[in-house]
Amino acid sequence: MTVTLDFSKPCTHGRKNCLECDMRLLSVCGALDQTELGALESLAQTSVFEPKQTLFVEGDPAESVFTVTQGMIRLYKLVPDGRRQIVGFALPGDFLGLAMANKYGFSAESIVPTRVCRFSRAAFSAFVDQKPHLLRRLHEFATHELSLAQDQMVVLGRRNAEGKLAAFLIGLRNRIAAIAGHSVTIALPMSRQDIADFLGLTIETVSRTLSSMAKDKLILIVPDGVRLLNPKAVEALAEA
Amino acid sequence: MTVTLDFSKPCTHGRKNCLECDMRLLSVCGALDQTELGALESLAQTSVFEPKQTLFVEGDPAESVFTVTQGMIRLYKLVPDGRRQIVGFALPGDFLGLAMANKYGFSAESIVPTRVCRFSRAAFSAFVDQKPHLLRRLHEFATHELSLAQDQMVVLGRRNAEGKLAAFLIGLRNRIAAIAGHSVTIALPMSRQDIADFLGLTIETVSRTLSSMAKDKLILIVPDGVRLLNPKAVEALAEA
DNA sequence: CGTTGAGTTGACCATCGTCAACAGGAGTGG
DNA sequence: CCACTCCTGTTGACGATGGTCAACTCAACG
Repeated sequence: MTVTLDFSKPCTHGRKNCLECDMRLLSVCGALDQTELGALESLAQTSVFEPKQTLFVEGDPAESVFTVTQGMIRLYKLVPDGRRQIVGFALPGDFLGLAMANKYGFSAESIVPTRVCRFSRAAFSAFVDQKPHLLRRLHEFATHELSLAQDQMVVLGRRNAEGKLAAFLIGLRNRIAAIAGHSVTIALPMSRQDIADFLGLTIETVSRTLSSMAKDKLILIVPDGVRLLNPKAVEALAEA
Repeated sequence: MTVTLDFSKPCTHGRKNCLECDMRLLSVCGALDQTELGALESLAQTSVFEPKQTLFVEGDPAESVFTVTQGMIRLYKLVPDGRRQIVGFALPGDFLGLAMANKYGFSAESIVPTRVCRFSRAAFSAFVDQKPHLLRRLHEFATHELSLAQDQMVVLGRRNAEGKLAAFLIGLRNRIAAIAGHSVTIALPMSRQDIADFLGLTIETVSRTLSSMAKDKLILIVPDGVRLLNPKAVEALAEA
């Protein structure tokens, strides 16, 4: 695993090359052989986004679907009163548009410099119709997302602030580890407001709780992230 | 739509007959033609459950998958300290085992007399491998579930007790309406504890909030359910 | 060097959880 | 038939967790 995740690195507009793509085996593309990959590549268009750019908005006609190859994206829903619930963070390897529905079910904004492979939904859908093993892969991704969503329901419904933060940190660490290998330092390119809107808290409670965990020597707060000083203890908090 | 939902009615052990099944078009079976339906029927085994029986437990080897044809099932996860988060209520037409993973991701218990079609996961998986349109249907069900889960994240993370109850009532009403047509009376066969564990509240808060909504003439509390006295107002609460 | 935005910390308060008492219905047994 | 228990649900009193409002620091940026 030579892949590294650097959320601060700007994206290069390099020509797409699916065969050499670092994320291929992690993404839905991993289901395809070399010939199929070539066919899919001809449908793909690389897009890069600066931080805080909108990929799409909830309710908009879903013209494109995406595979993330670099960066991080916040996926969120807004309540009429303006409050926001982040339903997930998309990392490299993740697929946006699993439902292939007519409208997007949430909004998506880049958090850091981000690169995606964009496909026309119609073309991608037609491609999938001819590749049952790709559909199976999409289904696996969808059920994995569903499982993560159900885990997050437990976090939102049955954990206090400290448990929420611990579960968030350990969950993010594990996802990053699956991409780039293990580390005790967890990059947090998203804002405190993003974390709060993911965990059903306020920015102040996130800040206070992280400070409290730092005071207890569980974590060390570093620029754009935290270091786990006592990983076992944080894991225990995340489980309990 | 002649289907009626009666959650108190005991289940008859009638021989399965997929062609005449009321739930066929609502369930994943709706993707199949008559010949395929016959093949699937030969894999199916009808099971009935009394209230409060366990279908399967989180973490158990997933030997079976299910289509619900009658009744209601609570799907839940337990946290080590014994607290419970209900991640969904399965109604007729719903499919359990979408992930077709080795282990169940949550536990399932019947709430009322319940009937399901049970399939061996291995046999069902092999059947799906030969029917891409059935896989597509399963994928649609999975992404629909994912969408419901994301809606529930908003409810859990960003709504107060009254908003949670309103969203729960309207969401359940809409699901029942899709099966059996519209009604202003919403059957609530699950206990207050179930509702609390679904909404991230306590039983007392559920009871108090329903009482308060009744005092405001929004709803009328009836045995095993509520009647919407002011549906528009409750819908507004559910949205806002 | 002033402005802006993110983050932290403190004081106070409201919502919801906890603990407790009570009501009503179902089931059981004398 | 009545007494008893058990279970679910309701209601009240109180308290804790986390939200609100506000002040402050600090880094980035013009």
